Amino acid sequence: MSDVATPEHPIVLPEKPALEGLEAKWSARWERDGTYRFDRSRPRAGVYSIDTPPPTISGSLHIGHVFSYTHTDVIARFHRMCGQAVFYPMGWDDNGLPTERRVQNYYGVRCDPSLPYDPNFQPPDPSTGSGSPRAQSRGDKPGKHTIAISRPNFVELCLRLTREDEEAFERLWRHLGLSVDWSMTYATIGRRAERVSQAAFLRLLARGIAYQVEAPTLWDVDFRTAVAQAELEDREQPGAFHRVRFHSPGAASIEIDTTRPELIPACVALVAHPDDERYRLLFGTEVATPLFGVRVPVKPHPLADPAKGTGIAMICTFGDITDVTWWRELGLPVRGVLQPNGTLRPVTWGAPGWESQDAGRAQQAYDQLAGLSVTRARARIVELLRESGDLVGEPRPITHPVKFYEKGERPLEIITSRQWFIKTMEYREELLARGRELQWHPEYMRHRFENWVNGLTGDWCISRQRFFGVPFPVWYPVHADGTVEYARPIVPEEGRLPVDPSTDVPSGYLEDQRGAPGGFIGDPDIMDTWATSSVTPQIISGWLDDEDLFRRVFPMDVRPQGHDIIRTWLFSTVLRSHLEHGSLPWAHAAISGFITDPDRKKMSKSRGNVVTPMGLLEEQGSDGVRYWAASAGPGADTIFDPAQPAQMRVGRRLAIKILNAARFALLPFEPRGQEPGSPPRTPARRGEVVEPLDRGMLTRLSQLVQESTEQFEAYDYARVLERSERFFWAFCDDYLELVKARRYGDLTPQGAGSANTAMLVALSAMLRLFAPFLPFVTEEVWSWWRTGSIHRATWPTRDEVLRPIGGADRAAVEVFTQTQAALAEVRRVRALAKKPVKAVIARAVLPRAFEALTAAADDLKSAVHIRELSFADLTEAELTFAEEPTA
RNA sequence: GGGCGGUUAGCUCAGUGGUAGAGCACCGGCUUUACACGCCGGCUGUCGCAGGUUCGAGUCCUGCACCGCCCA
Repeated sequence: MSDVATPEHPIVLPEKPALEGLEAKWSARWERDGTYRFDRSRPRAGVYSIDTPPPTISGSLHIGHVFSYTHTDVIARFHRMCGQAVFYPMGWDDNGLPTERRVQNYYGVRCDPSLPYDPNFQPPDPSTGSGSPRAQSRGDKPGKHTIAISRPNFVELCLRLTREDEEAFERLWRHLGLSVDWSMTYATIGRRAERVSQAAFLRLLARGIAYQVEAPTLWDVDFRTAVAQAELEDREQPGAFHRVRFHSPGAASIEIDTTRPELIPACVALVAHPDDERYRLLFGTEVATPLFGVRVPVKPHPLADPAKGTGIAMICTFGDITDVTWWRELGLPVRGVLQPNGTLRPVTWGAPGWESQDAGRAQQAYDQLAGLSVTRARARIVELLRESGDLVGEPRPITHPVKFYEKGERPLEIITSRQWFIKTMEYREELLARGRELQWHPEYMRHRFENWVNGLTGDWCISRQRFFGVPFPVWYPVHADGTVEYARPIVPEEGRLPVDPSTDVPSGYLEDQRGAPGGFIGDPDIMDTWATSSVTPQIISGWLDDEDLFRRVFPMDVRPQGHDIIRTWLFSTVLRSHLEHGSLPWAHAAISGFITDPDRKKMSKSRGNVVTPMGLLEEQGSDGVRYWAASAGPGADTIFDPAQPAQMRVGRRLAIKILNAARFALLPFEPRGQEPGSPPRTPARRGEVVEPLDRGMLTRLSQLVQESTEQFEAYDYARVLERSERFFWAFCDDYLELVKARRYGDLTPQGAGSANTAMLVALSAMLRLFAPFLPFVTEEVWSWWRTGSIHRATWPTRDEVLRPIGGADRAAVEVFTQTQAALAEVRRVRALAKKPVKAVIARAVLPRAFEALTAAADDLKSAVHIRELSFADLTEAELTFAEEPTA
């Protein structure tokens, strides 16, 4: 008999088991017992470490969170049961713009990094002034009545506001049953995250991999910050082609098509394809821009598309990314007109860099544009071009894709500014190799990574002109004449980190030298949120500060995440680990799909189709919702349809079934009844598993266990659940019905002992198969007859299930299969004959195909009340019903 | 325009070259002593379309259509 199937204490069964209350009962017990504490004494080989995605804390909780975090937890629980010490921390992503905007609106403050920290600062009452709901709906632009505060004060407010969000998430996660070690939590703007982000940055700076440069950068004019390629999205926008005439001294005028006529003053060249016969003779000559009379060269470049417009285009600094490419490759000058706020800056025509054939006319035209937004300037310049006769025909409306910051409302501009970058372009091949080294689940998600890496157009811009985030830990010397020496940043020692250069002082300087000639000035920028998120493995693994922990958990085993952030989070994390450690950050990437509404649209706050999960969890039970989530395999998007609650109830039914089937299996088999008020029941009598039906069932179960283990190891948890459920349901409806009479002792004592042992062996193994998916109900049932948590029990093995029968019994499997099939056949014929379940069958003749069931004939006869059973050459069963109506 | 995934019962989805499956929904039956939050049975198919490979294709190959996602 197997020790994993022996009751370890007197069995205590509830009269009417129920799911209600299991979440509260067991999550409290797990916390008390430290069931999910990480055992950091284990060597790396005995550890399974998870780089948990920190949920965006200022976003809304929704059913999609429950979905993907369940996948991770299921995997974690499997590995824990396999005996590994599971390193499963939880983080909160409070870094970045969403939090920043909320704090600005909620408290009516704005950040001014030049201000000193005020330790006595009290935020304004959120219920008054610009903290009112009306102000909150106004968006990001700081209002007139906001209070300016220092960056550290601002960060304090951010942390204060996110604390309650963290608590809501933690309550949800505990209720859902995530087996997180809650003693290990972190926030992406906590001290630890800042320290690691800054140290990792300084190391890249020292190696020349992080650098700063004054360069054209994608720029959001509302947020007034640089953004990275990964944060772009294309949106179809209405626009118009304007045909504009440039003037050529000798030849006829040249016509170009442009969607951005307001950038004509920023034009630095015209460009056509080198093979384009129409413009070949013009290459090397100069033409004059309309209105402004600036002489610009005509250049050849293969990126010019002869089929687009007139085949010749103007290059401006800068209208789009192609302009940047042309500007760089053709060595053109900069003539920038856009300011960070999206308006045209003042220009003195005739000054160096702004030479014109007619400076007075240029100035007169430009003065009507200066200070206008891009949109208004465009409208105005169209009028000017029309008046001057340089507009050919009328603008032709089109719809075209325009680049936006994913959180932005106006098209991105390209503005030259000083920004920090991390080199990526020169590591493209190495990153592709890392992508091949990483084990993806599902495998095809690798293509997303490769597409992205192959499509990179520049290094990663990591500086943002925002406030809530990790500051760049650098200062710059200020010369005696007041100019700033950006090329020689002053860096702190690693031991000092984290620092905030807006309040901390570099070594060798005093605070009163801040901003003074001969003194220093802090870098005002913060890091891109992904610059911190990309080092979550280092943050949680103790890098720099706990080398012992780091050796035990890094490189980590798995990164679970959604496929929508492969290009951002996964990519940047691979990059940082490659640069810092020369390794992958983790061996596996487990990619979850996302939740869609019934129209297959991605669930998101902006679409308004978000469903909050707590009510659903309470209604269906956490196990039921987890079942639904775990039914979707890696990468599979899943529809959530509130109008179809029945689809959610499947898991709940399974959980209830487990309660009841377990109760049946654990009921004493002799005597049948039990007097009320009697002492606790003693363990059921056990016997050797000799009956072929029992032996066949256990052999089949052993196969299931073996397959499940392999599938789990391949991250195919959904299949484990599906197969286990199918087996379990057949176990209940067929096997338990077949052995019911025998296990109650209606046949022989040996038969009863055989059935009871087999049932407990099966129950033990099946509970453990289900434990990763349905942690609450399995723990509840486990507690009826076993000590300790099922989540610390060992994962079932094939050998363990086979031990009570001395090895696989293939002949018995045939008996089991045929008995099941015969049971179905008898039930079918009986139902078609409209006979009740209790009807006594005086004589049953079955097709010879079922003859293998003879070894279990008594079980079949007792289950469907057959008196006399025989076989003949038939295609279907022939049943003769007895006179008496019921058994 | 490129890449990836999908298209199987009314719905949601499994399906590993060998007789098309499950759950839900629907219809009929059953107080059955683990479970009526249950049980038994039934109905439901041009496996997107067209070719090809094969003794045999939902499955492998080619092309196409449509849906979704990612990128340009």
